[in-house]
Amino acid sequence: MSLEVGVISTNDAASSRADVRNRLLAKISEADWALLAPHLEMIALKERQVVEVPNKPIAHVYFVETGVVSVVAVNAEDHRIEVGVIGREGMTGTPLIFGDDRAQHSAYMQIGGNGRRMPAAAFVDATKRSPSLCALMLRSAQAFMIQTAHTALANGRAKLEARLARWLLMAHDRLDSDAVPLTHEFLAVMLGVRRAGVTVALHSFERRGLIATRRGQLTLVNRAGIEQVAGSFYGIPEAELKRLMSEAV
Amino acid sequence: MSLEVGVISTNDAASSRADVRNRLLAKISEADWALLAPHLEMIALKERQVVEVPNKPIAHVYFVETGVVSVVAVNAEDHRIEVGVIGREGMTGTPLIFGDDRAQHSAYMQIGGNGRRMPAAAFVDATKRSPSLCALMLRSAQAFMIQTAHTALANGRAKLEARLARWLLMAHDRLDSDAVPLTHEFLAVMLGVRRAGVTVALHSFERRGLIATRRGQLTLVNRAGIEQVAGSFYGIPEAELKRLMSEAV
DNA sequence: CAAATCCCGTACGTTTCCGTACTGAAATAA
DNA sequence: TTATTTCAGTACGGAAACGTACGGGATTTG
Repeated sequence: MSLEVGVISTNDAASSRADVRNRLLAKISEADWALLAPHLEMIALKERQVVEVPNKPIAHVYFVETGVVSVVAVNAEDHRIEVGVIGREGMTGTPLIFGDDRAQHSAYMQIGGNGRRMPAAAFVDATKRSPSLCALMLRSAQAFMIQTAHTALANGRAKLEARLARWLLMAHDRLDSDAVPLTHEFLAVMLGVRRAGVTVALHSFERRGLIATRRGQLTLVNRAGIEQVAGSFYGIPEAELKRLMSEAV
Repeated sequence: MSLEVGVISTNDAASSRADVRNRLLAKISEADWALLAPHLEMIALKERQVVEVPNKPIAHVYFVETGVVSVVAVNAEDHRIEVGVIGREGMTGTPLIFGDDRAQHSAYMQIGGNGRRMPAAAFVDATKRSPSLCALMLRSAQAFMIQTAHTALANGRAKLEARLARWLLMAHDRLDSDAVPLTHEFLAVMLGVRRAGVTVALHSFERRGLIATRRGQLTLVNRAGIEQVAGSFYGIPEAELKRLMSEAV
């Protein structure tokens, strides 16, 4: 049993910046890249792989390249709900940016993929050395905050179908294909609703020609139609992310 | 018509630190206080007074001393819901800490009071000069983030009564009295539910001896009982705030 | 290949909350 | 004081989603 399970390669000359698909890593300056690169390692991110555990120290920061992370808030009675997703546009470990060393929420790969990671301490050190790096990470954290706020809005005001559509769109934005490899059960957990409710809603989507389904997988067929179902519950965090990332130095 | 409506006094020798009731301002070092003090002014914060407007530049940072600010997310179809409250433990204008100049959400005084404010530019300047000040503000922002995440959880999983109880507790934490001067209508807007639903729920609380009600006001009578109704949907953000503020330098 | 498991479709009674709306009482304005 | 507005109490049918559960087909495991 190796601690290095999943590590594809450590970062060396062979792994050039041209290969970087994470948007944050792609955006930073050469100088900031030089600060991070020695600590980065490519890593496979298998579905259900745990990335952060509530109230536990954060070991690594993950820059997702493919796949989707679910960030799930949990309370004492084990009620849980997804408060945000992270894909190649972002990173895990935002509490580190705020000077905290612990995770508040549960975080795990909802859709498998791969990415790069680095030890938390090295990340914190780098942000302290480079104000420009720190600034970018703060913007990324803010984008995630906005996403969480709109999740709160959707949870409180949107119907199941709209929330489900919103989730599919957010996943689709972060995937390279139209296929979303997930069971109804996991969609239900994320949305905090019954599995059966998801099944019925997806069925309705399928009848309307919005998606196609297979066991353990669904495929977006008519994205515009899904956007219509989500209505205005989808879009603002995405627009804000774009703005924040384009404005950034 | 004066722009200075509401200003009680500018900060001068007469307004010493001993008078500061905002917990953030109370916590900062003498050096950081010296950085902020020249720009701070005491200000009355009347109920419904608007503090931030979505997509508009943030003019001032408000350090609340008494009263409660509601931060409300709004989307294109004008669906809205409260994503967090701010009282004497915090400040408005968190986007500034992240390097943004605009507000994402609507923010206004839900319960009137007073506080201190300073121009956004002066605040940003101060955080750039003082790493310790910046660090504290980041922790404050993180505490607010945690609150928003748990609002998302409550919105998705808790029943109306539990959410209402949670809100009353959060307000109570930020007030000096047991009286909460609010109409059912406003509680309903914040929770994103019907006004009539709030009326019925409050009625039930009253019958159980948890609160007393008057037109436009309710009074907490049995806080422990209300905590029981809120269950585990209340508490985590409060504990995390405490931890973050006690750990801070 | 058989057995066990996982996943999905479906169903039904029940709870929660909505949309709407009418009323009277309390507070405020004229 | 009177008129107006605001606020709270209540009601009713209906929609949405719940908890629960059963069965059958797909997939994985032994």
